[in-house]
Amino acid sequence: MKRSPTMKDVAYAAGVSVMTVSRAFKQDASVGEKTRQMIREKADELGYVFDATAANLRSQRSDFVAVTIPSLNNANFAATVVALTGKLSQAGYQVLLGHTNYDMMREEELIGQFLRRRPEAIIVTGGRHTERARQMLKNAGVPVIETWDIPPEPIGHVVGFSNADTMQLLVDHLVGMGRKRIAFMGGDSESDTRGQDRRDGFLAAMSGHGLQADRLVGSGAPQKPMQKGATAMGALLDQFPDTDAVICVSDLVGFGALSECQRRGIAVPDQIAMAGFGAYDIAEVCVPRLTTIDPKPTEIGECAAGLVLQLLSNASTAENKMIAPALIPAQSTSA
Amino acid sequence: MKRSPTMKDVAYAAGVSVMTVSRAFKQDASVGEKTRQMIREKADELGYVFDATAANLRSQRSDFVAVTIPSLNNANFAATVVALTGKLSQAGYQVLLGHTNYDMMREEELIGQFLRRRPEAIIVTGGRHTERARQMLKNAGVPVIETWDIPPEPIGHVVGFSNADTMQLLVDHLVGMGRKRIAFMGGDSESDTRGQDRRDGFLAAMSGHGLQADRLVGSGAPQKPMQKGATAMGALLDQFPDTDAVICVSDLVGFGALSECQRRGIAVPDQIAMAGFGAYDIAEVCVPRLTTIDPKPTEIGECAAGLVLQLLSNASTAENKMIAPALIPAQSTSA
DNA sequence: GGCAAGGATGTAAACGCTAACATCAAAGGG
DNA sequence: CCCTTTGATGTTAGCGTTTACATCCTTGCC
Repeated sequence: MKRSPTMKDVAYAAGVSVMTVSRAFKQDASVGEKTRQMIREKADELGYVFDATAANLRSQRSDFVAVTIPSLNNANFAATVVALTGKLSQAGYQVLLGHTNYDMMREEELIGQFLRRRPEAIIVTGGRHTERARQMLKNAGVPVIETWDIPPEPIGHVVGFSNADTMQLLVDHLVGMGRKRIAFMGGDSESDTRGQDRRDGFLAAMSGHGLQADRLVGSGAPQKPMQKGATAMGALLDQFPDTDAVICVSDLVGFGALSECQRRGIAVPDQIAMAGFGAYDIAEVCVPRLTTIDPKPTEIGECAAGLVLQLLSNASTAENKMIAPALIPAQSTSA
Repeated sequence: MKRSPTMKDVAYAAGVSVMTVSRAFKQDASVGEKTRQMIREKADELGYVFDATAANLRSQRSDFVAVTIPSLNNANFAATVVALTGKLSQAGYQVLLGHTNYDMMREEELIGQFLRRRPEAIIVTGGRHTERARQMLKNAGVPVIETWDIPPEPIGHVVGFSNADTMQLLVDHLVGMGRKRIAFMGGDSESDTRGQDRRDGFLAAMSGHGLQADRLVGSGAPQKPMQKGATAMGALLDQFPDTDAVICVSDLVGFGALSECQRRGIAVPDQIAMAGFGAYDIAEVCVPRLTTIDPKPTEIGECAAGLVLQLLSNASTAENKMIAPALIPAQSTSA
């Protein structure tokens, strides 16, 4: 396998200096238009491929933005990443994406590996990290953005919302529909901190209405949420048969619960109202349609990308962005 | 913002040469255990972070493996990527992931950008690419693996299965259950080549059984498949009311179709049998459970990673891996 | 005790590119 | 007509690491 050609080879073939070749491959450089064309042609002939590694080393700019999310297979995180990638790649950055599988140790490891690539900014999901991870992020010397949460002690910038406060919307809605014996499903997994926050918010909102909030049922780790939701619904019905509403930690768990109701012949919403979280596609399609909260994942991604670009352009400071999730009421909680 | 410390700084602080520091950060290098400890300590004190860019340039090894998938938000591609990432990161490689949004032009662009990072292997999804993309992959000088398909003209190695042939399993199953007026939903989108292959396979399988296969209904581009499935089911029922079975291009489309049946009071499977593709979680949870095909996405990822590691270790050639998808029969096609 | 073998460390150069500065020709202004 | 300005190109050095080789000090063996 022959060594791939370098700028030197292109320069020789084009009869110019290496520097001119370098300029021919930049956007704004001052090169004669004719020369540039000619160099590009020669480069194509030789099969030259620009070496970003060498360029990065010399210019001390990697054009990388590191992003970590808990799970690849999640429509919400995916939407955030899609928005991020779109906006950042337009600005010439490349996203270095990694998934932690909801594991803070894996996140720490991933951040360590990413830092070796000298990213120009780091976007992480959530506000809870290992102590070492926090240190690494703090010392990274580049903008750090925590998303999807309002961390108690932000490391750098934040684009997110309070998962806890948002539950107020759902509880208010259900109480407004006359429901009182409301259960919460999920939020028991150590690894899903957003789920925990939602459960905490549920407890607070219930207490605000003077309602008892002891109908809590776990749905386990965030993997296979639909299956877990179905199982959990069984447990809930066995334990608290007179429940008249269920708020689920996510739409996926909610759909599992919904299908278990269907299997058992329990009418939703007549007998039990059901609500989810996340505005996943399934909430819009299932029967009955699922009341949910839209956390605006695309907006999170766009705002985070905007913040990064702002912080990387003018060194001036930039504002955190608060996201305002919206209630989407549907059949599953009506009447 | 102060410049981040380099090996030189660590070397000075530790009273050794840069080379010794370099060796202290490698696994197998010959450094005194005491010296290594000491250097590591000094490095931590200084907040030294290894610079992979410089290392890559000098050693001409990037430790990157580039991977492109059509969509981030797809449980099957995600599972493949998770398997890939797991196996490759254990071997010390970092995955450079990009999504094409089912757009071959975007794929071409992405491959071009990835190549600048000098990945040591490239794994793409599917066997259809733009001519320029094919050229880039061929000339990349590194292993290329096409997954999820059996390309008519493979560029390098292949880990996949025939989407067309796999449809035989579903058609045989439905015919075995006594269904004859079988429709196919989806496969009309230019951008979803696997969907097209599945529809072609459906036509071939039907013809093999001597059955008419004119009940075709499109479900459009692969975005929002559930919603599209619901709409398409409406169209199908209007156009071919006497249909007794539907094979959907994916479980997600299938679930949309299923929910539309539920809305319209059409009994599945009594009146119409329904089958999907992909073995998504939802197929296992919905009511009735959806008959589907398991394309073994994790196996695809593991085999692809295995192939990459094999090709990168000993320069010997390695075998393509054929995946054998499996039928998972369920209620939606029984009786 | 001498000498080979091997482990630990050091020195110099290079990976492929770009920042910074220098050079040169053509153009423009008084 | 000379001097400044501008645009196009070249020269040099260096980004932070590792390769390749050299050196030195042990260690073990006859």
